[in-house]
Amino acid sequence: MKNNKSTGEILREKREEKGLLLRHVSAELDIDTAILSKIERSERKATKEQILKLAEILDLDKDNLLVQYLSERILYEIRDEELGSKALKVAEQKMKYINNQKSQD
Amino acid sequence: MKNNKSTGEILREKREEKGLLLRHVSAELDIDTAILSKIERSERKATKEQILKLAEILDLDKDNLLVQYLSERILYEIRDEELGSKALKVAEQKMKYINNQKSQD
DNA sequence: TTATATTTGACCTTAATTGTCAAGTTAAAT
DNA sequence: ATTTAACTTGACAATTAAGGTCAAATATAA
Repeated sequence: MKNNKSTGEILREKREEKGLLLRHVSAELDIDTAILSKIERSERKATKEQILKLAEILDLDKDNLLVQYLSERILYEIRDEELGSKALKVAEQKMKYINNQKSQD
Repeated sequence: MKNNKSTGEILREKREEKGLLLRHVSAELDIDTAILSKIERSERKATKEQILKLAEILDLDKDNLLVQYLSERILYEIRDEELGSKALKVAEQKMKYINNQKSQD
């Protein structure tokens, strides 16, 4: 399947591919290396702004990275919820409904 | 379609159906009427605990109410995100993948 | 009108998120 | 084996967001 890599893994792989150090990238993000280290190991969440900046720094597709990131936030929202899966489906239904409404004005 | 009513609307309808006042229900929840009023008008989110207690007080199906509630939290997470819809789909894929992994140990 | 129910908004408290810093590991290179 | 640079860890501080109170303003209904 696709989408099996976490945002953190994507970021680390690409950073190493480019031969950049935590120090280099975290300086551009204006945060401590500790945080970037944690983000790459999925121990912390990045902010949306950091994700967008990381896409630039590492030449990653912005939309793709953002979708990965947002999907992780969604899953985080329903962590340890037994009904998470159902909730996701209902959320999609609602979303479709809302989008329909919008396209009808 | 189903699922077109917000959690707040569900709560208000059922409360009025039962002839209960904000005062009665909010007392049981141990919060001010102001908050319950806002929850019913979707101006504030309830906590998970409040949702569960509300299901009891109002004789609503717990799982149903919780799913409604969680789906709203999910949608809130991606409010004003253009890529929200894609993120939702990816979240579902990831969820399936995770569930597969779990059933294989 | 007067009483009761609900709503609104200003403000406070608590909890979660995001961050720093310094000390601890790990790994590579002599 | 020792040094050096990169990364990781955990305690804690700052900031932002969530959840709450209260009192005054609006409905609603008798």
